[in-house]
Amino acid sequence: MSQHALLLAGCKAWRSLSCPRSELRLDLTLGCGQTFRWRETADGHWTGVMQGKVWTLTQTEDTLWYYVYSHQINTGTENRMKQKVENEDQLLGNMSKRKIKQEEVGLCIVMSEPDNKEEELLRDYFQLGVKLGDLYRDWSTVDPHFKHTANIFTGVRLLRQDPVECLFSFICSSNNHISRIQGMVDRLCQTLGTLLCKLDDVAYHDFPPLQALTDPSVEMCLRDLGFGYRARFLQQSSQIIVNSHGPDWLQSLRSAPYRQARNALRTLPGVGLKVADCVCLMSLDKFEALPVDTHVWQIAKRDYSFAAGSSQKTLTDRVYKEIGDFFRKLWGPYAGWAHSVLFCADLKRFQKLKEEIPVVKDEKTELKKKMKERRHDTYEEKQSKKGKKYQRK
DNA sequence: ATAACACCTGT
DNA sequence: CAGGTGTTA
Repeated sequence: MSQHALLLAGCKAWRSLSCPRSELRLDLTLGCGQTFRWRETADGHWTGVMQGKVWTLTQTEDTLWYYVYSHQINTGTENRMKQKVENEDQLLGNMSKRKIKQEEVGLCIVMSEPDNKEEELLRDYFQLGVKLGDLYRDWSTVDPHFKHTANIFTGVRLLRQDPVECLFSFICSSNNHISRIQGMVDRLCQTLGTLLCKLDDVAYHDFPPLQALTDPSVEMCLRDLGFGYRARFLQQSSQIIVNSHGPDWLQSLRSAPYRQARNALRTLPGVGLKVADCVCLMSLDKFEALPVDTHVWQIAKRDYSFAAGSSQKTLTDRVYKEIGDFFRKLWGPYAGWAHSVLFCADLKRFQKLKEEIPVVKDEKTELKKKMKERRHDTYEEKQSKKGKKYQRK
């Protein structure tokens, strides 16, 4: 019997909240590279760590189901390796039909007490207060290309992630692709994070606290784990935050204006424009932040006839700014959210979703024509038109 | 201010 | 050659 919870297995400990698939698609939202902590552990079932708890999530047409595993709180740092070994022993014991005791560390047996706090955590994490359907409708009226891809890629929403996890994960992202970043973040948590529980031989660790990364020995440790030159960035950045700003500094940037927060992040080693924008958008509530990488650059050129800087070989700061401004003008204050939809739709792993509805050549050229005609028709202008309507009453 | 180049590692 | 940053012309 699987230790990972399965909805179809009829376990009563599942809880749910109302949430249509049009507002949230777990596969797209958790697999598009904004978080590196979730895995599809069974068909449509996603297991990961959030807010110091291990969760399994799945969904039906109008419902989001969640299961929270209980675990022993374990704050010690020095005994972790020892515990890890003990846990392996326990698991072996488990497999040889030894009776599992509830108090054994690292095994998930008892459900936590039901309460609505966990639902609140989920609502906050998925930002369910943001009405994605309304946003899709707005973006579709100003952007025919968005409208086209939005038909297939519904429910792509931004997570409200922990700023520490977000920052240190994205420092790892330079010159890198999603699957390798996942592996690196995995090893980081496994080595320096608290063990929360173990399911089917898979260990789930919390993301390490800032204080676990500040020691100078961390750099060599991470180099051994295959972090390369990024190892120093992680150690240095954590040290600067703790020593010069204070442990709550990152969190406090949530109440700072976008540009101010981004500039603050940029002072950290390993944090350039792109990483800073990722952290702003994905953990600091800055929804106009729009991370531009070579991939987004390709999208701008291919789907929006974006010409500026096309002679450049690399993505310069100038082109970075222009692409961001272009999309912010087109999509408005939630431009970062719209960007993530197109980014997701362009990932190789999701290309098969498009196969059902092949785009004929005529339709493609038709779309481009529309784009050119409406080049001036931006989000802002659309909003002001709406305003006029209201004024007339 | 703007644009190449080294940096780690995997593919 | 990569979903990038820091350094240096």
